[in-house]
Parts: sequence; structure tokens; C-alpha cells
Amino acid sequence: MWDVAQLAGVSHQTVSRVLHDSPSVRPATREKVLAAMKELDYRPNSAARALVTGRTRTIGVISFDTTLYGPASTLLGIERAAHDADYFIIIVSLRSFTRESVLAALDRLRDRGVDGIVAIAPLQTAYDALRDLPSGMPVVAAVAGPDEVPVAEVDQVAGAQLATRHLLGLGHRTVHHIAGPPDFLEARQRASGWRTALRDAGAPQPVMVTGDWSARSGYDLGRGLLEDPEVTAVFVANDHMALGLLRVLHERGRSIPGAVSVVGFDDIPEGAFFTPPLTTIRQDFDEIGRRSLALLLEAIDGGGRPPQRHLVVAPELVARQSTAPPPTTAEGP
Amino acid sequence: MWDVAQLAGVSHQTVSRVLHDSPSVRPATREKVLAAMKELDYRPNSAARALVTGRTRTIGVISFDTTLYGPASTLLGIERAAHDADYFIIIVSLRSFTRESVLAALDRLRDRGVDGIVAIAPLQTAYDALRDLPSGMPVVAAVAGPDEVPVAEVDQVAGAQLATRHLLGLGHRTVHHIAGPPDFLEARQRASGWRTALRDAGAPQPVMVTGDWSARSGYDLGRGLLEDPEVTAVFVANDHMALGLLRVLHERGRSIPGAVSVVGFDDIPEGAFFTPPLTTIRQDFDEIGRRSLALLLEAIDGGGRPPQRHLVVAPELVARQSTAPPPTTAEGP
DNA sequence: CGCCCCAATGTGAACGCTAACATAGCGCCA
DNA sequence: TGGCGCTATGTTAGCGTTCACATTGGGGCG
Repeated sequence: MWDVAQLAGVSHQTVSRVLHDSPSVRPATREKVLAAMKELDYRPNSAARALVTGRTRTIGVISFDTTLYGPASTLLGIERAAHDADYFIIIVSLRSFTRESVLAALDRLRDRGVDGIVAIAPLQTAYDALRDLPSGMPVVAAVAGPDEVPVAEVDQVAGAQLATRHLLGLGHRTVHHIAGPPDFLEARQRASGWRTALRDAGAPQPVMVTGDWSARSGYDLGRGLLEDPEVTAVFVANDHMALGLLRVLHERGRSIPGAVSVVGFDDIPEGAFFTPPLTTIRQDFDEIGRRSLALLLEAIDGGGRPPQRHLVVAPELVARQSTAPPPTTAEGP
Repeated sequence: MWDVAQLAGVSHQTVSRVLHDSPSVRPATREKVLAAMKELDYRPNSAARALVTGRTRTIGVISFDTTLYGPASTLLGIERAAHDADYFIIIVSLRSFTRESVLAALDRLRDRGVDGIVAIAPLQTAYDALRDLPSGMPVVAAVAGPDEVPVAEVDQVAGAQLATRHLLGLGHRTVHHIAGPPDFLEARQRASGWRTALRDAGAPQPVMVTGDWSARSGYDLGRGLLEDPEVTAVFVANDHMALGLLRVLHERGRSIPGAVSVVGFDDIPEGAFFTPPLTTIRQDFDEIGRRSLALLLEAIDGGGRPPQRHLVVAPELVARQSTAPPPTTAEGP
């Protein structure tokens, strides 16, 4: 910076002013400085700036498995939004779901001097940790979160109801459910949406089984579920598990949707090419990412704790070919 | 830091020494300092440290679409490895593939003072940009890369040969190929592996078609490909496109692998639950991420340009149920 | 018993920037 | 024509570290 100042024949402060588009620098002077900067290929040192301003223009993202479609898309949305706002994203991915690991991640990020944190970790434990975060650090949650923290989320309950009602509307007596792991808030909310939809319709409430989001678990649980010949409609808590279920159905030679209807959740891009193409609930992860970052930036600029806002994005039913009315009577494969 | 020093009755320098586990500080003193740190909940300021040391302990990752399985897993591998080495990861994802956008990303990262860069962007343009990066900044490529830059990669050619030979070995007269977009090095390498395998076996070399990695493009291209009744075996450049092809085959009522055999590439976790479970080539992305980071750290610690090393990881054939010998003669579904 | 050396600690400066205040120069009005 | 007030610029200090060097206090050796 000194060199630039010298070359331009001004003081370092003037250089700084040019950097910040300060209005009180004469066009001629600005030109000179700009020229000197280019000449020397000057690049401001962000560490020095951070040191004096106390802001790093960096935001931390805590994520639990960036390999999954949901978190990955959300992350991408956040990244894009951050980029547009001229912020950087630092990622910490959780290896385990314990309270300690979340706290450790939070700490690491704080030590790093991030200006704020977005948590894509829709887990109970994560939220407990977030809740009693020593304040001063703005935090928002993405995808799903507790009341205590601002969050941009999809209305999971509504999504599950959409799915359940769709199946009920087709004439199924009831709808079975393969849920996600119970420590995920989303899984619980979907289960609860499913349950209320059944109750509202006066339909019987079957026991629900819980998987771990993976296709494998959908497959394993599907095997058990299909022992019961009464099962004609299944709402699966995500598309991957739904794929597993589809697989079992094929193995058993039961037609989809002829014998059994299946609805997933997420709307992963591949869903449209499953056999059959999967009816599912679409969540706009990108939007979630975008909005959660907006919420966070608001909190950062606003200084203290932001308005305790929950932004909710509506899910949407994408009807494809894995759902149909139930088999009319006793059915032969 | 001053406060800690004061409370412990030592100088700030001694505090710094304790922070760095300097050997020349008496155990008693260290205890006092440690106690004072805890008491005051002291956290070293990373910006200040970065300012004076010139290192940020941050590495930048350029990625082109973190939603895809490959890049996402690689990213995860990098993150984990970085975490273990006590580095942070800053992400920049490319919106477009132009040379300018790559250069811009590189610049942004450099301005940020990252200690090094990993590029997960197996595109020709990306590499051209990497190649003439003003030196001084260590860069490695992950997944695939040009000779000029150190890279941790999977042997794509070998993988494609594995796939092709597997099909040939089953008795297919030849193997068709749905390739990835030609601006991806991986796509080109896979195509070339396929071609050499055919040539080595003296098999006819059909024209190849190219998609964009998506299931949709696999579907669309599959439609055209299947016009030709001679097609009994297809090697598809990734699992998602293979899924699309599977979909067409089902729609056409052609049995898999009875009528047509399909081999994918990547081994995404869902592949085992496709209908039928997909034979594919596994790439260990996690390992790639890990190794590329190791390469980078080596370059950083080593100071100047690292040994011009290419680390190659062997791919592996995962045989599942989408491949079988060709239909014996004229075949009826 | 005095000296030297080493281990343990302290001191000052520097890293590159921004914030706050100080100063110079100028036009304008009385 | 003197002074006021503005705009454009310069000066100084300080952000929280680490680095290089200076200082202190013992213990061992001659």
C-alpha cells in the first residue's frame, strides 16, 4: 500500500480511500492511484483489514453430510448468495452428531473470526447446541430448525400432508410411512404431517418404521413392510429410501403403481428416471440456502440478534408415475 | 493477549510462547498462563496471526457443481483431510466454465490470502487457466488434470477399459458408449479408454454419443441409440446417465441385462438399488480428496513448486446385475 | 569466588490496514 | 480583504500477533 501511495505521489490513506470509493477524493487523484495499483498489481491484504475492522467477510457453514442431495444443494445456494454479497464461505462438516462435535465446530468457526454462521444440520443435538451458543455471533439455521434460532425452512409438515393426502385422494384406505432417523427434525416433522393427515381423514394409523435416509435402509425396511399384503400406499421420507423400496417391489414382482403406490420426498433430479418415475415432494433447497443467507446477513448488519424470524418455503407435490388408485379387490401379481 | 499476560504476571511474548508449545517455558509458568487463558476465555485472533505470519491456514477449493456426487464426495474428502491438518476450507463454486470465471475464482481466492488451492474442475478451460497462474500460489487439481499441475486422479482410461472389457468378455460383439461432455477431461479419457479397449479386442468401433452427465441426457440419447437393434451393450460415462438409459430400456420393454447390458461409472450409492442394480466402475472420490490435499500441503510446506507429481488411484469394477452375455440369437422380449 | 553460558523471560518493532483527527488550500461572503 | 467553512489530503495511532533481539538470574567450572 505504501508503494502504491509513493508511486501515485499521495499518502497511504488516500490509497485506502480510493479502495473504499470514498467520495472525497478528486477524480484526477483517483486515476493516479488506480494506475499505480494496476502498475504494481496491488492486492489489499484481507488479514490486515480484518484485523482492524473486526470483520472478515466470511461466513461459516456447518454441514453434516455434503454428499447428500439436500445439504449439497443448500450449500450451493448459500455459496451463490454469499458470493453475490461479496462474502466467503468456510465449511466445517460434522463427522458425528454429538453435541460436542457441534460445539467444537462452532468454536472452530468462532476462533476463525467468521462474521456469522449458517447451520445445515437439522438435528436435535445441533439445535440444542445452537440454542445456548454464547451470544454475539449471529447464527441461522437452514432446512429446519428450532424456534430459538432464525431459520429458513421448508414446511415439512405441509409437505408430508401433501403426500399423504395425494395417496388418500387416490382412494387408498391408508398410507404407510418409512420415516427418517428420529434425531432429524425433518424426519419428525414429516412423520407428524403424515400422522395428522391420516387423522384428519379418519384413516387408520399404521405403525411407522424408520430408516437412515439411505436407499439401503429403504430396501431393508421395505422388505418388512411388504410382508403385510394390506400395504397399498407408502409415503417414504426421502427419495433415496423410496428408491430402495422400489427395488424391493420389483424383486417381489409387485407392480408399481398397480399394486403399491410410492411417494418420496426431496425431488432429486434422478427421481424422474426411476422405474417408474417417482411421485415426490419437491423442496427448493436452493431457495432455502439463499434465504438463510439473507437472514444471516440481515442479522450481521443489524448488529445484535435479528428478528426471531422463521422463513418458510412451501413444498410442492410432483406427481409422476409411482402413484395410482389401489388395486380394486383382492389382487393377483 | 495482553490481559492474559497481565493476569498471569508474565509478558505477552510468554503467552505467545505457551500458545506455540515453545519448549523454553517453565512448567509452572505455563500453568499460570493456561489458567489465565481459561479464566478470560482467551481466543487467539487469527487475523492478527495471519497478518504477521503471512499464512492463513486456509485452503481454497474451486468446484464446479457441488451438487453432483463426484465433486461433492471429493469436497468432503478434502474437507476432512484439511480438518485433520488443522486447515480451513474456503469454497468458490464456478457458475460457468469460461476461462474468465476460473481466473476470477482463482483471483478471489488469492486476494483472500489462501495458502493454496485445490481445483475440482476437470475441464479443459479450467486447466488452461490453472496452467498459467502467476506462480507463487500452490495449486493442485483433483479428479483429473493436465500434466502441468500436480493432480490426484482416478485412472479414467483404465476404468473405461475395465468396463469395456467386462462387456466384451461376456461375449458382446461390441460395446456402445454414451460419453460425457467433451470439455470434461474425464469424459474424454473415458471415451479414449473405451476406444482402445475395443481396438485391442479387434471389435468394431461404433460412433459414440455425448451427453451432459444428467439422467435426462442419458434418457434422450438412449432413445436414439436403441433405434439400432444391434446394440446389446452400452458403457455409459456416469451412473446418472446410465439411469436414464435404464429408463428408456424399461419403456421399450427391453430386458436388462437380457437384451441389453449396461455399465455405468462412479458407483453412486444408489446404483445398487437401480432396476436392475447397476454394474459400474467405482472411483474412490474420498481418497482423491484426501490425496489431493496431501499433495497440496506438501507443496505449501515445501515452499516452491512441488514435485510435478501425478497421484493415480485405480478404479474398480463393481459387477452387479445390469450386465450379462448378449442374447444368443434373434431374441424375443 | 568470579566468570561464562544457558535457560527463561521481557522488550520493541513490524505486519498492512483503517479510524480519527489534523492540516492545507480554496472560494465565498461580508 | 479578512475570516469562515468547506473539500481534499496528510498524520498518527492502534488492531493482536510474531520475530529478533535484549535482559535477567542461576549453576558449573576454573
